[in-house]
Amino acid sequence: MVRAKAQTQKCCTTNEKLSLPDVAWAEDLAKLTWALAHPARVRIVRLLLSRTSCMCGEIVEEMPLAQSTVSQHLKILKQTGLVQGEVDGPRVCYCINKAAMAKLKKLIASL
Amino acid sequence: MVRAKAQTQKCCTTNEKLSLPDVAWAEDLAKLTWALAHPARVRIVRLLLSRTSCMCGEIVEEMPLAQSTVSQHLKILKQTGLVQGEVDGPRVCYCINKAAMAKLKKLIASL
DNA sequence: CAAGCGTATCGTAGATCGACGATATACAAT
DNA sequence: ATTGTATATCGTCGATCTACGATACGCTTG
Repeated sequence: MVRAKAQTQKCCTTNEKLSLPDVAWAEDLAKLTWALAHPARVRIVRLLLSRTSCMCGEIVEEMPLAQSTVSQHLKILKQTGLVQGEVDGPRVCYCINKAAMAKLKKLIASL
Repeated sequence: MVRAKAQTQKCCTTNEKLSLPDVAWAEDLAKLTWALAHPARVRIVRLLLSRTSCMCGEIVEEMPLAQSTVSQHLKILKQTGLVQGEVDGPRVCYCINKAAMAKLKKLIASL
């Protein structure tokens, strides 16, 4: 997602430009917003928020997508930290990571 | 971005599932978050927020990207409505669309 | 009109996304 | 041990993203 390939063009030629914290901040926010940048993932997050927790199978039933596709979206949500999943016997129980959600909200609100 | 291809799997088999407003809501939010789903676009938005307005050339100078690439990112931001650009003689002056930003913040806050 | 500047668009190439079916894995129950 | 259920991963395919240079467009100035 982030290439960060070294460019020929100079950057930071003056103090006002591109302070490194800003770059990191931007990457942070971009990562979180990217997690929500697909309707299916937004819907999964909403579903989890409405239930405090949810079996994977229930999510699949709610979505007009194949099980493998839902699993992929869940993987992305886990990678970004917005969602946590814990194994419960043969099933997996997913829930929102409230800290990550709070971080997203904070970053957006401070825009 | 959204394919919405008809699936073989049934949806909305019960009342609780996938109410259409929710789907539209999810697509709305996904579209807005997708606009911010790249660090370069986050930085452009931050830059514009810090200045009330900005010439395109200034943006290009701040970013370690080619002019054409920045122009593409600006096009995406314009498409989603987060940013507006108006021609000012030979230049283009970009600014944040406050209404769209407010909508994004509201949607995220109401998650 | 010509030249120059600022911006947008085109064309292209490589990487990633998003979807699926098929298959592997992990656990529970028989 | 075998079977069945729930979930994750693999492999693949087409579409889209992201980057660039080259070029086209629009406006201003000489």
